[in-house]
Amino acid sequence: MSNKKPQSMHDASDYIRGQGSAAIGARLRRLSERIDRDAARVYAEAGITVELRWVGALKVLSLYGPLSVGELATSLGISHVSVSQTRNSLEKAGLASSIPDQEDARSRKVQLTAAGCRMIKQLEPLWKILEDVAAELDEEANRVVAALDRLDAALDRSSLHERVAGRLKTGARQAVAHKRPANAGPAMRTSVSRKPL
Amino acid sequence: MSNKKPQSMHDASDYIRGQGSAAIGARLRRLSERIDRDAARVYAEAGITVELRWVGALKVLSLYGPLSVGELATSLGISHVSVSQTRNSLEKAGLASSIPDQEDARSRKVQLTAAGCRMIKQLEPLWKILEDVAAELDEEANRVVAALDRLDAALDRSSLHERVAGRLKTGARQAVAHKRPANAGPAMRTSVSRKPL
DNA sequence: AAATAATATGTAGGCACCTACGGAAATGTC
DNA sequence: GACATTTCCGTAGGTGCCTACATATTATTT
Repeated sequence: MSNKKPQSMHDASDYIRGQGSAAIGARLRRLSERIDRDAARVYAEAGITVELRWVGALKVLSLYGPLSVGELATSLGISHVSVSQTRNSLEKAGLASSIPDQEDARSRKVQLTAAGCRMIKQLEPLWKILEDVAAELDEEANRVVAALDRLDAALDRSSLHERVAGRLKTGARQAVAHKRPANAGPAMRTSVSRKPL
Repeated sequence: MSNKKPQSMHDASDYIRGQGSAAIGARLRRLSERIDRDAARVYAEAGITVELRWVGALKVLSLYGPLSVGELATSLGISHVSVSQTRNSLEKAGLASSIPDQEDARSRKVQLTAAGCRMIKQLEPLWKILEDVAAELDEEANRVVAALDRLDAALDRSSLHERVAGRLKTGARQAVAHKRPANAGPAMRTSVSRKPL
């Protein structure tokens, strides 16, 4: 194994940070969690007890009224299982309730309770501020959201898995033959340093 | 509560997707998990048993040799607790071992085992392919990584929490006075639809 | 009408990260 | 040297998502 230990860990930090696109999965995750932490802190300091996963569900239910687990999952972009778990959590908190769907016995309609509606009233001013800040960040980052849209579209066209599979199918020899810059790094899920040394 | 139920859920899906910057936290998370799922699938189909969280650690250890938990945490941009958990997982798998640091009795140095080094040899061709694909995606998304860098820099300058706190400090009246477009949406952690209806 | 396939949602367990806390060792201050 | 503070890493518990599997209901096919 290579043992070219840097004289200080500053090089390791910079090196990993230099992975660029190779660490995109980890980059996305770190940012996501960074923002989540801050958002959670905002809610906590506002004295509002809210799980972050509630926010999307609360908003969609307040906009559209009772929805099934599947409908919530679709509009939130997560699995029905996650919605089911969120539903349970919301119900335990008294913010939502669910009733059987009269048109389909397999389905349950999730709806806000009065307490849920009151919490939303409480949250709305904070949401306005958060969304103002988000727009500010997007502008400072020179349209990061548009970039995310483009990445989503690229993955819609052809997933990471499909792209890799295509390369493997054309032969390992061809893949090896690709010339990479000397600073080529690890795979998608490599981490990127966020803590200065 | 508003009960303007769309005639079909197609509107709800599009509406949430239209949150733009307001749902950036959730956007980042969805993409992150989307890429992770694909990466995991790639490894699985290659017949390599690897937890995604191992990848960064494996690479850094192979590049720099034994590192302490704290050093790994810094270079991977995650907490020492996560590293500790990953270390345990790696050790259970026989890919890493840890020894006391002779210069600091509080510290443990994590190092690759022979089996760990062999696994890395196995992984390297796949990593090359994954990083080629990542570069392709970055190009198709017109420099999404640069955009993520810019967002990181913006948050480094002033965190989400700080920005919100600043607005709250200047007064709730001022915050309420902000004019928002009619399609103003929920806070950062709102979800975005990824599943077509 | 009966058989088969698809759909809706729940349960169980897992992944990858986190905060809070705690004990031991190292470092800093007086 | 004594004491205070900081650092290192582990434990415990939690968050928010997932896959695999299962059961009941509905839709489609035979």
